[in-house]
Amino acid sequence: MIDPAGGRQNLGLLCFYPYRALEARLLAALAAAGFDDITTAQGRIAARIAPGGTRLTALAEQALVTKQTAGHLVDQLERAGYVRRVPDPTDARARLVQMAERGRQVVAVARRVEAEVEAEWTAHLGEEVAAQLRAALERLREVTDPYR
Amino acid sequence: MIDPAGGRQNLGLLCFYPYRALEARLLAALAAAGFDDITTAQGRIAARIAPGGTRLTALAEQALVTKQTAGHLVDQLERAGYVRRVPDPTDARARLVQMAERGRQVVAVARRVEAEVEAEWTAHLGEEVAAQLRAALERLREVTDPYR
DNA sequence: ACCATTCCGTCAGATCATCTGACCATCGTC
DNA sequence: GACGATGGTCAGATGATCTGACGGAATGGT
Repeated sequence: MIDPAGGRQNLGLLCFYPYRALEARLLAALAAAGFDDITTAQGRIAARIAPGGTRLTALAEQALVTKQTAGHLVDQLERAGYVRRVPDPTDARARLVQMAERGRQVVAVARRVEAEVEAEWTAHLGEEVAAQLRAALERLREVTDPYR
Repeated sequence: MIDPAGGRQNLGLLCFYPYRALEARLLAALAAAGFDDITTAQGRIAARIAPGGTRLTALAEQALVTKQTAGHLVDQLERAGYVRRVPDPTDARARLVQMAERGRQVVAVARRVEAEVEAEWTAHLGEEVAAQLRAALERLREVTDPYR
């Protein structure tokens, strides 16, 4: 976070640039495709919905926000028709957040853009370095992502 | 942003985990050191203050927020004694945001934590892979950071 | 020199994101 | 069946961010 201009930038900040670039690209592409009412916060929650649906609490944990915040964002996503809540058959307290049709359309666009961006990055780095980068990041995730 | 659980995660999202982990560590360490009134948004602005001071507009550009937002955050940092604004001798319209004494103390703590975290990551990955990771991220920055 | 244009920063107001604290219903266990 | 843990919501507060409008200062062309 704190790292003024100086030769060697810290690894964490270096990781931030690609992420931010991807997020900006995604948001722009989605807006261009007519999904112009999505915010980054909503996206970060939506990105964690598993195929069969995911509990609100699980979404909150993975996104590192409180369940209130997650609930708030899911409310918006639901009102906009991207997701729906269905009762969890295994637990009457819980509900599963699932992608609705409109949500699935968004995912399709997002996937395409992600592949596009990744192809650009690979072109810039070269196949080998890109593969090394992916491998290193995957290993780093073991110690930086508490919700694997 | 959109990338539900599935084998291969996209590179951008993989980049996010280390960044988030670092930011959390920094915030916790600063709070423990008595700087418990700093927010991540303030940190992201403060991180871009160059040694001699930086203009508000430049801070806003680099952090990818509007100058209004940057101004708001600098207001808070100034009120809390972390930074100060001085006239820019080369342009009467502009002012330079500089680190104040309290800000420099924060930077010192932050630097220490960053080094600590980076050492942990390097221990997990091994020297060679860590070096590859850094090199790849630095090259990736060429195409993902508009304000180098 | 003068004017138009551009740039730096602020003010005002709105909206979105996020948190803490309190609360209820249900689950699982002893 | 009573009790602590878990899933989720309600209410209220604060923080971060945006758009739009503006005033003062620099800059470049005529």
